[in-house]
Amino acid sequence: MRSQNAPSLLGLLSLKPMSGYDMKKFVEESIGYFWNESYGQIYPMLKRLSRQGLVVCRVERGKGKPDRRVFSLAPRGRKQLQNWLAAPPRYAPPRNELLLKLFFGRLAGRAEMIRHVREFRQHHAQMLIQYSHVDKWIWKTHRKHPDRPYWQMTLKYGLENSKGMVKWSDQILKSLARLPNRGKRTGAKRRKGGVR
Amino acid sequence: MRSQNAPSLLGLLSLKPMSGYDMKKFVEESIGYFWNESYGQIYPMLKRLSRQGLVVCRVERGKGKPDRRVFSLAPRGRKQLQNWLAAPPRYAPPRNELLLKLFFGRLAGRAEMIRHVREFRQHHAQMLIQYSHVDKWIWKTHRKHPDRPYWQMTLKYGLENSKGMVKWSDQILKSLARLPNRGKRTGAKRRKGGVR
DNA sequence: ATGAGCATGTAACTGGTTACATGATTTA
DNA sequence: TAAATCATGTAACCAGTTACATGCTCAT
Repeated sequence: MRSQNAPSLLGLLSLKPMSGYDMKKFVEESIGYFWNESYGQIYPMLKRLSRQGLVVCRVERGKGKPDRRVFSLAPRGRKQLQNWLAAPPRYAPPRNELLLKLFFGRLAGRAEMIRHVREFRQHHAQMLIQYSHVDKWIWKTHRKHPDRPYWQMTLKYGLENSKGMVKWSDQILKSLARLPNRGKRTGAKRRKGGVR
Repeated sequence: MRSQNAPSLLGLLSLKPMSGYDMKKFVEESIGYFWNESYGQIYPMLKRLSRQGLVVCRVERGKGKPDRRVFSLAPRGRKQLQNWLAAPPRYAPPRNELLLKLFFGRLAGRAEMIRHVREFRQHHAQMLIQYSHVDKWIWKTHRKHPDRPYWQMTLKYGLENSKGMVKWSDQILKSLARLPNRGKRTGAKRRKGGVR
């Protein structure tokens, strides 16, 4: 299966029939913390999946609103999805800008790094709260849904991750506090009077 | 600063003069757990940075070996790098295939998910060991290097992260063990005799 | 009236990988 | 003698984002 994002669309349709528009929204508000999709890929891919007979499309005439092209999973699509699910997941090549900045951090100065890490910490602290909300919400609204346990596993991932990240941030902020502002100056000449 | 990967190259040159080839190796064996570069970007970008006067190039005639074009950071490059370091890091849009598979996991069956998570756990357990080795090695070989603390902060990130991931894996494997093999069957008709 | 939401779609762009070409030298 | 290492580089490809066009309805 070429073109990376096909499986995610099939996956979404395995939950319920959706339009491209629905998919985008669903992704954003439920698995947005580990996945994303843009229209630029959704629509062309849906067309393609249709051609290949992996999904089927039915048009809902919109009264007043634009028409909706609602797709659902065809048997062949379901099989394809199952195959993909069983195949080992690939690691995305990692690219973490925060860490890159931190790695060369001395050059910018400690204060800048503190700012970055603080922001990072804040983000994950925020996420922690959100995760717990979502978890509660899932229990409430999908207690008996057979997919519920799987959904919560992914949630726990986010939780455990953010927990670790907050912990890390706290360690780092402590380390940074103990550091001289720019280590020993390398090559950079000391200026006369100015404070910059 | 356009073209994403320019800063990383400048960063590398802030440590010491390098050839494109050196950079690739350095990245692989030291910051590979959070960054990567391919020749397809390094070489064109170096040419460009030269043109812009951010780096300077000196050719080392190789006896027997091919020539080396060794680049070093020009003052303007250093300034540019510092600016970049001080700017807030951007989040990469997240895309985690393991989680995507897990989210739709029921469809493939519990056994498959267990396999995936086991592999994931193993990977991070492995990383944990590696991180501690690297940490020791840094202490030994760069005890007094002014960048050392920053390097170790990024290492700690990897460590904390992998720790969390192992913990998560263990939780998840327990949850999965408690799950029925495919939840309630949805739509799939029970076949007569076969075991598949 | 202004903007947000519904809904579909595409063209242009960007960032990045892969695979290859070259060719000498060292190692197994 | 086969393969890995050193070293530079490019062309073709791929995945993915952004920005835009269209146009109706509903709430503010």
